[in-house]
Amino acid sequence: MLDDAASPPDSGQFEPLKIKCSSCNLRELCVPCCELTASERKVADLMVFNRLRVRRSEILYRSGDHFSSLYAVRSGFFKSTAQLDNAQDQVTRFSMAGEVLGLDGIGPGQHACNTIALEDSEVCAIPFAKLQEVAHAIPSLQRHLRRMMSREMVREQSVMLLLGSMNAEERLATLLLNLSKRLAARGYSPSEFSLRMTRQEMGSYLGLKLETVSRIFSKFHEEGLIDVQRKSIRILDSDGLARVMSGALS
Amino acid sequence: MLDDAASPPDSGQFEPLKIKCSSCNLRELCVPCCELTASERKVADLMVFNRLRVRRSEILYRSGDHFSSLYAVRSGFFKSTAQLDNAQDQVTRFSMAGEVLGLDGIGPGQHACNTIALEDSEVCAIPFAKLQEVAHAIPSLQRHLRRMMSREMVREQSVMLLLGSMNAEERLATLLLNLSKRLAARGYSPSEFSLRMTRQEMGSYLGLKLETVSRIFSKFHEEGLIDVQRKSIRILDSDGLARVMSGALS
DNA sequence: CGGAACTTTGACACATATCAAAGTGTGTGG
DNA sequence: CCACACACTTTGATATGTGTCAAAGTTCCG
Repeated sequence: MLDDAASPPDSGQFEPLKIKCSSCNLRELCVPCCELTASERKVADLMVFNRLRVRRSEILYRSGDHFSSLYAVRSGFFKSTAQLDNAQDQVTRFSMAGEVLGLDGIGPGQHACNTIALEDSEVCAIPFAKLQEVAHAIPSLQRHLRRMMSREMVREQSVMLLLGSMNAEERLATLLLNLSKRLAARGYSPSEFSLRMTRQEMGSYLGLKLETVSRIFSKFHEEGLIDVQRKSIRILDSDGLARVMSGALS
Repeated sequence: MLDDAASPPDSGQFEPLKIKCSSCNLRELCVPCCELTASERKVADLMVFNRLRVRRSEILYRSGDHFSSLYAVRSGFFKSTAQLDNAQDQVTRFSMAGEVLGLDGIGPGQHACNTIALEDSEVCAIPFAKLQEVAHAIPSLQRHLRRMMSREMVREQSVMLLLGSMNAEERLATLLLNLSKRLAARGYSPSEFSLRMTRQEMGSYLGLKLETVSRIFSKFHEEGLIDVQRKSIRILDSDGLARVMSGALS
């Protein structure tokens, strides 16, 4: 149901809709079609989404911008950054296809972070007013929206734990395994992928300096846990990384 | 409107209802009465809350417990802790009167952290199923619920910034000023209050060891920023603390 | 009154930051 | 297509902030 306007309008028919849904990569936002009644589907199809291209290093939205839409990442890779008062930016998340951006703007009515494409990307802008309206008619969508927000709170909590109680190696191992897992869930190789962000951006996210990140990449390499060459990485021993992550004193 | 069941039922009358609202300390949860229509008020009064006493060091809920209610703190002080896999607990927040607990359980259907009273406290349990039902009839309540969740996401983000980019002094100054501000908003003195948590718990929240917290208290004391004696603290120079917080190289 | 929990302070260790320099890609304009 | 500049990465030497370990002091509570 939450495919974008570019798809042909198939409202009311079950089969085509099902296909739309299963071919849609917006798994974070999508309420499984089987949960919707026919009439709900009709309402859902009233939503119109704008597909946007965002080129590498372009800004999707800035902190303070008026909030009007959520953004579902269709393809590409983003970083979000926030700043506390006069301090410099800190990366607060990396987002990939199928994830939803902008939830933190719902309350304040303006975005609470900057979001920037790290590679050429495509998003669907989901007008929030319309979404809200439709959600009112579809309880399962309402529930889903809440669930997404709640999941985001839990995600942020786990970053707090990472920053508050892990050492540098544990942090980097956690990030690598997290990326790996998310890529795998999207059908990509969990063991071989390209890092879209710089060492500096990883460091910012992990609360480390770029040199430290670099050194630990080298260390993991020496220990045979990964193959790494600049942006391209290959996980050789994910169990080993998992042990590092959970503080195994190797 | 979101006062608890102990208050006399005044549904339908404007004046008494207004008083209930203004005398209610649950500012986080409360939708200002003026925003509600008469019929909405009637629906809202269908909600029944259970007031609970929670004694010092008692657990309000545990991570993994089935989620069925939000909890509005009526009085007292709580800490929430979470753990990542096999690591030990980390404090993820402190909560005081007027704040709402349990939002992170909405998605997963079970609580994502432990919440423990740090002093004898009182909460209202708000059955979430009922709240959801009522919210469906009252758009402004729906909006309010979302706003609370979004605000919580922003709060967690600011903790991420604290943990990711501040040094120990900046962190402690931030915590003290934050507590001060929240107390002030509740009508208490912003400059003189009692710390309900131990050095260890502050350290856990701030990503520091208890000895470090203690040393920085001593340092702030020497510098004339605060008076501190164990749990009782007095802020002497909040501007000075604010300068420390924002990284002024004193 | 005694013991436990908490706090403070000191000495020292260590992880990570900082500073510096060289190396490696990458994109752009001539 | 080459050359140049720039952004990014790696590695080393050193500095420093915070952790660790230890011990004594204080308060609280049974």
